[in-house]
Amino acid sequence: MPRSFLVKKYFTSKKPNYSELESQADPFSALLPERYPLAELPTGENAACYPTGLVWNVGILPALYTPVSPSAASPPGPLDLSSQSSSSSEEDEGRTSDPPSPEPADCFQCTRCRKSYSSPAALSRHQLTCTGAEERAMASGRSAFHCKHCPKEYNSLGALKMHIRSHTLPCVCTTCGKAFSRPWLLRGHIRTHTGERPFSCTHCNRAFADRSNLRAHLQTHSEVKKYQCGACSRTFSRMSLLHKHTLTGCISS
DNA sequence: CTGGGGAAGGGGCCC
DNA sequence: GGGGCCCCTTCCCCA
Repeated sequence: MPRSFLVKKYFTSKKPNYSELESQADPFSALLPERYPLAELPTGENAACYPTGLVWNVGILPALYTPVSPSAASPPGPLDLSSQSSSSSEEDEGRTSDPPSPEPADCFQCTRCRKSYSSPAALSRHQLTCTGAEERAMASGRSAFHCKHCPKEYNSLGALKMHIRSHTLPCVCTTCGKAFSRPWLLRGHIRTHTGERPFSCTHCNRAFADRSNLRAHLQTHSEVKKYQCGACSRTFSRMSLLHKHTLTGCISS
């Protein structure tokens, strides 16, 4: 899954170069016609609520499911999750209840979960968040848990709570104010301030602040690299290099 | 242009 | 259930 899917990146100091992505034809569009309509995610200060995926109380469903075009329900604007109100505490999250099965006369059916709706707009709104996972989870005896900040869904409340931390960012660096989802991420960040590098390479004594970066570094000492091109058998120390190679450099593909 | 380093994100697993 | 840790992945920057 591309990281562009993760809204958090928008307010970090480092920003991916999305202009490149946006300028390219999306190769997955044809394959995934029902992918999430990212451009229609709520992005303003009201982004704390993602309408159709965040219905915790079945009793308010009729009000929430009055026909509204997806674009009208998702005003454009920069996403500012840091401005979320206190009502978006982790206690708010819960089990998503999709709209109950509508009347038999409804003839607009979701191809994923087979729920029917009385209008194309209602179906379209439902499909903003429906991936069919809830139905699969229900069929397996478990329930689906949807994030209210993004279309992600999980099979356990614990997993959802863990994910929601990536939106609420409760761990704040006292030095620079940068916020992180987990304490150990913050600790890793603090090393960038202190210069601490607890992970040393046994080959060259070079030290790293991050174990994964040491692991990647160790690949540079390896005769046989971990990632191999299936077309030309050339090996690379990093998957990202292999990807770059297959996309642009491999003459055998 | 390529490869490597730095920083950061996520899910999964274990305690 | 929450915290900590591990592993993997991604992105940016630079030599």
